[in-house]
Amino acid sequence: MRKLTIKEVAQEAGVSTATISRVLNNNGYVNEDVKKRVLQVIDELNYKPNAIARSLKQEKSRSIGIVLPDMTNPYFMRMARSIQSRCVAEGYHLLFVDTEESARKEEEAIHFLTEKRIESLILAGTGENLELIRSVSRSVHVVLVDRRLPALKLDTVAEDNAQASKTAIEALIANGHARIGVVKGPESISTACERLEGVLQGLAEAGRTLEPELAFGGDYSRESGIGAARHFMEMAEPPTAVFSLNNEMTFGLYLGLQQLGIPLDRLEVVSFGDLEFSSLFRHRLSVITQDPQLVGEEVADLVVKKLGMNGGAVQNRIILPGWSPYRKDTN
Amino acid sequence: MRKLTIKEVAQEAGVSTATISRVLNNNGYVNEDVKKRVLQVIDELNYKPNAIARSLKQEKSRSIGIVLPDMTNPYFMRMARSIQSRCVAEGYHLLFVDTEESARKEEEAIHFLTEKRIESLILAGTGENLELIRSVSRSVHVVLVDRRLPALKLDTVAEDNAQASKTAIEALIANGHARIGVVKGPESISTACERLEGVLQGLAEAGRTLEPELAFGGDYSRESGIGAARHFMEMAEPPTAVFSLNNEMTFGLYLGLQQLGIPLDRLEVVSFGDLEFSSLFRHRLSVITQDPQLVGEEVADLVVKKLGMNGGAVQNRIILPGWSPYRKDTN
DNA sequence: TTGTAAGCGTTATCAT
DNA sequence: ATGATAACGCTTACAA
Repeated sequence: MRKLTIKEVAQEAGVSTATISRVLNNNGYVNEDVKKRVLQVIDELNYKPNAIARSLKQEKSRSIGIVLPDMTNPYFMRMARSIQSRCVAEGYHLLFVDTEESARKEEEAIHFLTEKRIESLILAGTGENLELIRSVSRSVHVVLVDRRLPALKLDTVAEDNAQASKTAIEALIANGHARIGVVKGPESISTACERLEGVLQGLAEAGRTLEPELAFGGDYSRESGIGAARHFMEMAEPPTAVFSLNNEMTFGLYLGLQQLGIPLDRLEVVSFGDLEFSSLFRHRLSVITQDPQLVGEEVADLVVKKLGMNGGAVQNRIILPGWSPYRKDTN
Repeated sequence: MRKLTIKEVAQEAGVSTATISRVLNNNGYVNEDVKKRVLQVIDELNYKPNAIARSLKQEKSRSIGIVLPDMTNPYFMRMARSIQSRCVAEGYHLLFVDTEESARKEEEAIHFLTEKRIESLILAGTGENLELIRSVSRSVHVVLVDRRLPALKLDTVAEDNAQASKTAIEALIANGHARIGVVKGPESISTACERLEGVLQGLAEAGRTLEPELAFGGDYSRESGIGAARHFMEMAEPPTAVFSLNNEMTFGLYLGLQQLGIPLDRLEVVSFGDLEFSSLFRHRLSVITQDPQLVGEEVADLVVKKLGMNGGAVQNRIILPGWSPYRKDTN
């Protein structure tokens, strides 16, 4: 079924296309009666303006790209939902791409979005594609979210990872743990680095260091959490506490313990990032809580503002994570 | 920074825009040397073709709309990821909208997507907007997913909800439960109806009926699961088993028990739809497992095929859910 | 093998 | 207050 165009509506209503356009966009002068008739014809014919043609003419896509590493992760999707709701209210729409932590997919995504002429790019990146991102940032407004790219001087909304991690380590030390395992993340991702930095600081201030065997190199995936469980629990002297640098790995850690037949409360655990189930079950699990909705609101705010003002100084917004220790009286 | 157009590239390369276009699209004849030079110029200038203009000219948006009720729900997002991956491979991209179960947002979304000239609409609907959807389906290929719209004769990929529910009830009956509570979903959503239907069948075949007080009217939200816990546990004679018709409500059910200070294994529970944590903790919880990835693949398959063939008979694909009973030896 | 030019469906400028 | 018409950036007959 061929789509109607403005021309046919004009013909049917007995006016010019210009008038239809004016009615559609509510601008310019147009007689009330004419307007009424035009609206009626539009309704009768069930005409829908072609947003593609409009975008081309106006040289405005009214679209915003958002590139995320994992769209099955509720953290990112809560963030995305809060961004989407604000952007839609402002007349923009989001083009989502899930990179599944792949630098190649990220690169493809950015090219694709550039061709779609996005007016703004929201990126929680893999840490790669630095040159590409720099180059893109010259023609479209880029906001980094969650993960920084310190090499790049771009608007950023992120959490204070180091501080929160330091607090977590201090708590574990205060609870008397001599051997604390750490499940690290990929070195290319800023949050992983900052979280590790916080760990090292916390240990240093207690006059300690991070023994290499107590630092497991994970990659933010569930599988690497399972690997960490195996690594730690097969040691001659396993740690008594573990700090997992993201929630997926925490989940994996517990899965790993279960596979090994080890009670889940054998370890005291701190997780950077909440798990859906943690409100239900707390096996000596404390959580650094994040606020994806707030992060999303800040991002949307930044985007909408910059889109309106057309530029401005680089902004850096920092969200403070929360701390939710397990309660010893429940499980 | 003004964006480059094909004209400037043509000028720089000393050829016509047509030639550039031919190089870009790899069609028509073009001299190897010329091609090489053009590609070099494109690279040097960092030219990116304008996808909006291309879409307008070709009268093809190469975009597919997908309307989901909850983009923070891993079930839908796993499905979405699997659809996206296939569609991107075929040169299409997805326009996501999250309706948050709101019929009004669904309506807005469909209008918006129509204006964007999507070539296909994938919809897990609220059950409302029937006329709108019928009307849209006359100009764009619609695939319903997860939730049917029996009034509409559209391609559908859904699960066999009734059968799976019946099996679940039979299992509970076999386990000796005399009083089985059911947490229902909204009547406007087909899955909720079909699941309830299965329950009634299962009971009927055992010569039983569903007592009104044992049927709690939920709305697929976590909150309504909490409400169900309260409702059931405050009864003079609470049920000994509960069948929750979706996963969010199951989660809420447990949260409710916890709030009431009732041990989570007081009830035997069956959940339609898995919970992230169920691989870790099983408090007498059996699960009807779904396969969002498979559902997504079927959807993508249908979409890609119909897009290629331009029509064809209405298809109905049914996915069989799995059954994962709790193991009595573990928790 | 390459170039010319029409046109995709709008909006916006300029007349009237 | 309304209408002609020239773009927007690309693709594609058709011509050369």
